[in-house]
Amino acid sequence: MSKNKILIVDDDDDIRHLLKYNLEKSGFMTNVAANGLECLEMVKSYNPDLILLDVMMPGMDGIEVCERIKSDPQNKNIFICFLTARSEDYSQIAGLEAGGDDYVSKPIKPKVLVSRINAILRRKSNEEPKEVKNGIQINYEKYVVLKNGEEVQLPKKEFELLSLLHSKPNFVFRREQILNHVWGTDIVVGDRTIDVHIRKLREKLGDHHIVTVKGIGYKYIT
Amino acid sequence: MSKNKILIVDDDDDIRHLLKYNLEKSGFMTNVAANGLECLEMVKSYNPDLILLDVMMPGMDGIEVCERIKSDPQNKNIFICFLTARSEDYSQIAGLEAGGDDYVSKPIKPKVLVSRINAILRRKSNEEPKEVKNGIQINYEKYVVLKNGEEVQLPKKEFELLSLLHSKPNFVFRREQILNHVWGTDIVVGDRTIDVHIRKLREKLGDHHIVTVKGIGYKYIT
DNA sequence: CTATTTTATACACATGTTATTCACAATTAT
DNA sequence: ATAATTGTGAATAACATGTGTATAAAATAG
Repeated sequence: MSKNKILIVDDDDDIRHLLKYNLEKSGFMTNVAANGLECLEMVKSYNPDLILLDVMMPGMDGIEVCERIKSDPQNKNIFICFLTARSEDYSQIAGLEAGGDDYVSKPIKPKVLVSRINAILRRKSNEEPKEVKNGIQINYEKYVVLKNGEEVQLPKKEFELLSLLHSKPNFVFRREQILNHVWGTDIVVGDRTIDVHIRKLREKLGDHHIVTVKGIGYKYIT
Repeated sequence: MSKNKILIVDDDDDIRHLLKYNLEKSGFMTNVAANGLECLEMVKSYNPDLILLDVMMPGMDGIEVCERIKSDPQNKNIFICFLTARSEDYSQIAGLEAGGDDYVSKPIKPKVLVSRINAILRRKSNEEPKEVKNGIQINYEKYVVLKNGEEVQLPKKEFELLSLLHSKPNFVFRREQILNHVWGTDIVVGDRTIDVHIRKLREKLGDHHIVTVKGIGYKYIT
């Protein structure tokens, strides 16, 4: 997980700025394009990891832009996430989505977008190196965890918590960071909540995967 | 599912524009021709996936255009969908239809047309890999589901819901995605609607095919 | 066109699961 | 030892999904 460059493509100035602001605040590198052509150029020059692509744009629409990008095998590991308005027809996107991409509906809630992006990038990083970290493998599409090849269904919060720790093995996440990522910044939960979820994970996966770092937080070890 | 280029052939300006407008809004790439000859040229230069072909045209009529196109084996996987007026004679079309194509009657309702086109294209993409997933096979032509070889008739919504889940086995579809794909974006249905349809499917196909992922959605498992 | 049947949706409530809290026990650092 | 921090068991709240039944809407038959 080295860079995570995101290209934002939308004809609406406000949306571009809104997204750029929020994504950069969340630690992503971004760049913008206002239409399909600019997008295609940017793909070459900027080489993004993920493109947020408005479907409805004057000139070339998002679907077509996507097709053009995907038609070049060089771009096969650029992920495309469509931005769609409520009223649009999903039939086309459905097919593309089956190819591994995703979409978010407008109006865009920055929080939802960021977590969706994280999910996509995690999925991506999970794709190439089918590396198993210490007997635990996470499958984001199936939404299951593989423990020595055996599928374990985890509830949402536990899954997200494990995803976070697992995404950066041996890195100590501070409790505050965990709260922000899994619960969000404005939600207030009690002091013991994280611990309880950690306990559940340990019960289901075994004690030796997650290590407590007293005074700081937790880490997933390999 | 890479392109989905549609060629619209009709001598009536208004109809051409109406169709072009609606199909592009639905995310298809389109091109138009005003008569049989133009159509034949377009087939070569534009190489459409599907042709919407008016039957009644001055000069060469749709039937003849169709025959000429089909006589070239290169065009064997171009689908042709006739546009027919109520009063026309269906006997000739009927014969062609048996060859794999379809027709819609005028006056054309854009929604009906789009869904018909999607069905045709799905049929097309489904033609080659007649794969059976976990004892359940979907036949889009007959609009029927085969459960261990036995035909099960599903109502429309159930069929579409199953199609979606079945299209990507083991992939968890979020409730939001299911709603968008099966119901469309502008339709508002109650919270329990998806569940009820899932229940029906489970009743008819058995419990073990569709798995609930709490807090996220559903997946079809193999 | 109307009646009848089928399909789709709504809704209230049952059920089961997940998330959270809390009091207190255990652990660790200083 | 003592204070700070984390682990634990059990209770409960919050929530999501399943289910029975009613009703609406659509399709089909007469």
